[in-house]
Amino acid sequence: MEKMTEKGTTVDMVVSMLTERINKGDYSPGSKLPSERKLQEELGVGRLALREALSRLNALGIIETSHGKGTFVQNRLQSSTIKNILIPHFALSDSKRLQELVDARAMIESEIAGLAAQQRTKADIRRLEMILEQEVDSSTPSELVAYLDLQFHQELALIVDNHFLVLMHEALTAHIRTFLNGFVKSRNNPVEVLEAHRPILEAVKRGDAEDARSLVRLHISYSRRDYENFIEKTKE
Amino acid sequence: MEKMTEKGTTVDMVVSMLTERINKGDYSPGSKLPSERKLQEELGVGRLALREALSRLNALGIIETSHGKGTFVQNRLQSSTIKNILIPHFALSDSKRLQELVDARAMIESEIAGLAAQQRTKADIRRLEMILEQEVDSSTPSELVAYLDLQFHQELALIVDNHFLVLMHEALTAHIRTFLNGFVKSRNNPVEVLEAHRPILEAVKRGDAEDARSLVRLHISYSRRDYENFIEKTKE
DNA sequence: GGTTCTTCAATGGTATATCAATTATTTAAT
DNA sequence: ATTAAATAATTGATATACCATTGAAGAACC
Repeated sequence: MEKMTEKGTTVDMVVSMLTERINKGDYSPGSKLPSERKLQEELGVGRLALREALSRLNALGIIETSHGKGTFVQNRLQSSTIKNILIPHFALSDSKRLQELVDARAMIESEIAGLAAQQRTKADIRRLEMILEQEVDSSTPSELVAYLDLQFHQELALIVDNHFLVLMHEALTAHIRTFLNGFVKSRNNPVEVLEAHRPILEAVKRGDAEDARSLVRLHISYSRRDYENFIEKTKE
Repeated sequence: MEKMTEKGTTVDMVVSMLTERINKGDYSPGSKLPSERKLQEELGVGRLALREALSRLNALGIIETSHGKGTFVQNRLQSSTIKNILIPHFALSDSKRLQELVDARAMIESEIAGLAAQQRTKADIRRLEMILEQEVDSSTPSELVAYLDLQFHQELALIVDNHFLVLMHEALTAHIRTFLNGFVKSRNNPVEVLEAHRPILEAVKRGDAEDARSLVRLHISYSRRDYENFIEKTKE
C-alpha cells in the first residue's frame, strides 16, 4: 500500500488522478473513459470509491455519463454547471445576495463592451451596425426590437471571445431570470434602446473602452430597477 | 414504485431532494445531516446512490463530511470550490484562457472600487486613510508596503460586502497565482503604489464610481504585464 | 476526587457480489 | 441484403459485510 503518500481519502485520490489525466490529455475532451470495471482495476480501488469520484467530476461538469454507453469527457464548461453551484448559495429568499448577482451581471456586460472596444475588427462593427439599422427602421415590430437588444449584447460578447465572461454572464442571467420573472415585461422601451445603442456602438467603433463601459452601465440600469421593483412587490 | 414521476436517475432524485430540504431550511447551515444509514432508509434508496448524491453535493461545496463525525451543511460557499471548478477548464496550457481569467480579475477589482465609492461610510474612509498614511510614511519598510497594497484592496472589498465578487476574486487570484508564480516579485513598486492609491481614495471619498473604476483599472495594469511576461518566458 | 486509559457505540469509508436497465454489437433467420 | 433476435458491454442500483475514525461513557489507577 503506497496510498499513504497521497492525500485525503481514496475518493479524493481518484478524483485528482482522473483530473490529472484529463488535464494531461490522456483522456481528451469528447473521448470515452475506460469502463468503470477497467478503471477500478487500473486504479486499484473499489467500484464505490470510483463511482463517487465520477459523481464528483460529474457535478463539476467535467464528465458526463450515459447509461449503457459510457463516461465521456466534457469539452466545455457549461453555464448550467455554474448555475447549479450558485443556486443553493444565492437563493431567492436572500435579497441581499440576489442584488449581488444583479450587480455582478451589470459589471460583466459593461466589461464585455469595454473589451469589445479594444478588440473589434471592421467586420464586427459592420455586424453591429446592421443590427442597429434594423432597430432604427420604423417598420420593425417592437417584439423584434426587444430581440435585437439581446442580439446587440450577444454580438458584443462574440467579439470579446472571453469564454469565462460569457459563461458567467449566461449563468447569472439564467439564475436571476428565474427569480425576477414577470418583472421584465416593459423594460425594453424601444426609444430607450435606440438612444443607448448608438453611442455604445460609436464608443466601440473608435475604441474608447472607458466610454463603452460607462455607457453600457448606464444603459442597463434597468437591471437595478427591475430588482428594486421585485423587492417592493415581495414586501407587500 | 412512484419514482417514475421523478426525473432522471435515482442519484439525481436524491440530490434534488436533499438540496430542496436544505433550501427549505429543514437542514439549516452548519447543522448535521442524519446519518447515512438513516438517510438511505428514509429516502428509500441504496447506500451507494445516497453516497454518490452526497459526493455531488460535496463537490459543489454544499456539504462537508468528516469521518466519524457526520455530514454537515456548509453555510458559506468557499472560494476553493470555485477554484476547483475552474482548474480543469482554465488550465495552464491554454494561454488564451489564462488571459481571460486575468482580465476577469482586473474587472472585479475595478468594480469593487466603483461599488465602494457608492457605499462607503465615513468610518470606511478613515480606515483607508490610515493605510495610506502608513504607506506614505518613509519609515515603513518596503515589504510592508507590498502588504499594505493588498490590505488596501481588501479593505475596499470589505466595504462593498458583495459576497459573490469577493468569492470570485479570491478564486481567480488563487488560481492565477499558481501559474504566474515567480513573476510577481517586483511588481509592487512602492512609488507606483503611492501614486495610485491616493487618487483612488479621493475618488472613493467623493463617491465618484466612474473615476474609481478607471483609476483601479490603470493601477492594476501590472496584471497584464505579468501575464505577458509569463507568456514570453514560456515561449523560450 | 480527579486523571488517565480502555472500551464501545455511532458514523463515515471501503470492498465485494449480484442483479437491473440501457445501449451496442454480433449472429441468425428470412 | 434486411430485419430480428440473441449476446455482450456498460452504467445504474442494492445488499451485505467489514474497516477506520471519532467521541463519549465508563473503568482503572493514582
